[in-house]
Amino acid sequence: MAVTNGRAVSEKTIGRLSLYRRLLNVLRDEGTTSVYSHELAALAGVTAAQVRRDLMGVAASGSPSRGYDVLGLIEGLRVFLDAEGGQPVALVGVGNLGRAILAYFSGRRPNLTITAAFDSDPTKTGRVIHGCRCHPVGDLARVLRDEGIRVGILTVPAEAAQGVADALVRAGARGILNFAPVRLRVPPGVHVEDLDVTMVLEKVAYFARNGENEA
Amino acid sequence: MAVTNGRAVSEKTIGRLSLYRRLLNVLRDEGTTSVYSHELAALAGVTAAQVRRDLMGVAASGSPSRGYDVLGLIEGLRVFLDAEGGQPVALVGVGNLGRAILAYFSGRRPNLTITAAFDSDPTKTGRVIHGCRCHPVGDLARVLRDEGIRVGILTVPAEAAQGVADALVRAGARGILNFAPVRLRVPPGVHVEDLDVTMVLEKVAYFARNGENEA
DNA sequence: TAGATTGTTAATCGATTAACAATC
DNA sequence: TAGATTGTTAATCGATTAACAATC
Repeated sequence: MAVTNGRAVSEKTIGRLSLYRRLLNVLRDEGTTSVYSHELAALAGVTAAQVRRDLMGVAASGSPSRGYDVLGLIEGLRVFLDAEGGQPVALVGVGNLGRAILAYFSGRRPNLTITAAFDSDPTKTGRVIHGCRCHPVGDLARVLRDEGIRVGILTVPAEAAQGVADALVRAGARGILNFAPVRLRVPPGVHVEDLDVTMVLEKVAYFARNGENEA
Repeated sequence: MAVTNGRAVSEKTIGRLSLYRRLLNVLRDEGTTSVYSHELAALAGVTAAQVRRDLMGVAASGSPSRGYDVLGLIEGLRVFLDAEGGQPVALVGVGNLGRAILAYFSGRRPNLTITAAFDSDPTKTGRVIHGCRCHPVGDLARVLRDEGIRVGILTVPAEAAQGVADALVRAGARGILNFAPVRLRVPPGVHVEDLDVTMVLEKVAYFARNGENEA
């Protein structure tokens, strides 16, 4: 649980705010200027009360007659979710998955940019891959310090993950997005988010077979 | 919430069972024959009570003196999590991410195999990519029927996602792992799991900046 | 005004944890 | 036996939803 501006914001709420922003960007591009909580809720697949509650966390407020101002909400979410002046990100492990993520983020998010990639393979280092320079892992500490990077994406094999995570934390990282199928041990204050494709696919396969009881 | 053998199993529990299995495989490979709930809990990053509660769902039981039998637990989890005779999976969208996922699963999981890939680009179809045949999307219904596929992975651009999801559902899919940054609308009984890399990275970046209060 | 929506508190719900008798 | 662990229920905790006065 994080506390911002004296208000507690849960992890799930942050995820939903990120989703609302994307939906609002679509509405803005379509020329929509205002939106009611129940409209945003329908798009996000949540309840209207959930939306209103979540939006209490960001500064922007709505009006009973016109709902929420789309541009105001986008701005409020920007202030809440984005770092001032952008936030650089490092990616370690330029294999199949690493390259796919570099390609995906290349030039897409001006605020959240992968500015440095790392690999142990000398045939990959020294090159620019999908617009991102690839350094040898030995340069991790220096590059993170020089570029002020506090967030790392881990796309290395399971065996290497804990070692790289330790190196990232020593180099000052405070957040790690981990694709390796291992539980990382990190000191308090470092936030780890696991994105384990196999585990999620097993879950989907299970429910595809065993069905679900809708509430 | 799914009900199996008369026992309700939450989505989160399925995810943890999948994690336990991976940890148990490592223990087995190390030659460990039995494990206590608190040992497994430490590896998984959960409480011992949580482990015991989760394991109640699978058939295998433990003994107060020796804990749980590693092989027995792995077998119990196999029966619970895996489909008899394996479960084929389809992947739609052979771009950077799609190829990375094909490479990742290629030959790794005998029980959960991506047996068919689909793309709309004629330069990609008709070929075998990372051991998986790539079909034109027009063949979706036929191939899913012929191969008995009920699970699909969506790695297409956001604009195409809903259309492909509809086609998957019409072709009999009951589970979808969605990488596209949109909320899919599917009929009841179809399980969708969203794996939105941007959203998760935004979350990590947020907590890397704003810190966390450990409970 | 009447009707609908916002902001916010109280009630509900579900999942996690604590507790403990039974067991080895 | 004494000590530790399992299996399981009861208590706790946190997040979601319902409700409603204030507002437009």
